[in-house]
Amino acid sequence: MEERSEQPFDAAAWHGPAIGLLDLDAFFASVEMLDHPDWRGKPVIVGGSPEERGVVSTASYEARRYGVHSAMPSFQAQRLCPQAIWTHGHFDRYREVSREVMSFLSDETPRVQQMSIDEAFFDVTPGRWSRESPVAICRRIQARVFELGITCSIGLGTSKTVAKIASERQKPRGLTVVTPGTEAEFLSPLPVSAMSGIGPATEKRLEAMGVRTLGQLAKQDGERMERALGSFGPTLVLRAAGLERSSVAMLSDAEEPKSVSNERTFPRDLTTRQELAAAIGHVSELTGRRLRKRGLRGSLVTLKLKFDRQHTHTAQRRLPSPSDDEHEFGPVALSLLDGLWREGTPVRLVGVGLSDFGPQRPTQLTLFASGDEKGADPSLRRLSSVTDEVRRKFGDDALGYGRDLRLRGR
DNA sequence: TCTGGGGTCCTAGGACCC
DNA sequence: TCTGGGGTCCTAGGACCC
Repeated sequence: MEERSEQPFDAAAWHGPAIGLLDLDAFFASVEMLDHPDWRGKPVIVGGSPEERGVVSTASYEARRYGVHSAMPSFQAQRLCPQAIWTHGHFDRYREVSREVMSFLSDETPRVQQMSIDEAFFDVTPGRWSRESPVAICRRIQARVFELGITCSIGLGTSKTVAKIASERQKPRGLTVVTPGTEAEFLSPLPVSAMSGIGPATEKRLEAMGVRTLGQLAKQDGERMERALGSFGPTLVLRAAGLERSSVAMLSDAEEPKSVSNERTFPRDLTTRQELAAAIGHVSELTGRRLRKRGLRGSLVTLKLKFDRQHTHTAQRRLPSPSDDEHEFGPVALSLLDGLWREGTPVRLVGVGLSDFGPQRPTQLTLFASGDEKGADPSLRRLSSVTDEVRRKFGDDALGYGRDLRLRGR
């Protein structure tokens, strides 16, 4: 079942779909070590600093030996591994390396479904695009990634669920193959939390029903699960049994985003209206920039405030017409403040998002606004694109509205 | 010193319409 | 005089993923 030996795998012996999941090992940290040769072999942590209430995004394997892991609060990571090298990360560079890796997958099959910057499913079912053994294809992909100076782990099986779980069995640089017919044997002893889609809340509910392993979940009655867990319940049962048949999407049908947002946690809580207004203005500007970069205009504005670990509230308001300009949607976000916040309550996080993009209109080049447009002052709209342009040329820190300077950390 | 930021999807209650 | 039930949309919150 789990392949560890070097036995070659004959394509003819593979029955059914062959789906792989590639996962780049400690991706952000690995790219940093590639770009900073003197960091190799040392504990490297990518994430927010302890002073700014950050968390660990990625820890190198050297740092993991000290107990540091993703999502750990940075102050805790620093205590466990004081000698670690810290960096906030270089996302453009990660995207560049990611694109290259994804191109290796596209060289093998047209069916590549990217799940995140460091993860993708790919379909290498024998006979569909090549007669080669799926295992040989996975080895070739791993070798090409290695040539870039980083490593990846791959899980291979007859379904996405199996491939995903398999990819996590041997890291880093693992290739875990679950051969057709051995799915149940592979899945059944694993805890339900091993399956993507089952988080802490669902795990607890299943536990209360006496369901702890995927083998037990696979035997559950679909209707009982639907009553207990909602519409997702029956799907979970199928997936736990290794019977899921969802296919890998084509590279071309990349989906349109449904929302665009920015949020910031501040080094210290905000308590005054003035501070909150400045924060909403700043975060709105970040969201506006991202919208314009992607050519999206949204109609629904969401303001999000986080008061403490447990308490987050959101409020929404619809714009008269879709917008990508913070001078239009920023004041609307600010207008939602009073519904969520009482003067004096400390706020640790402020977020502003836009959604409901609908069918995007072609970029209008006309000087005359059409009748239904009660947009912002045209001079403000021009200001937004001018500042975007300055940032493209001189970098993100070149400009800032005066009222935001106080909140711009570091 | 005390858990980030970017998303997606689902659910439940209320409003509204027929 | 009184009011069912289904569909749809909106809103807020929660679970989950990387």
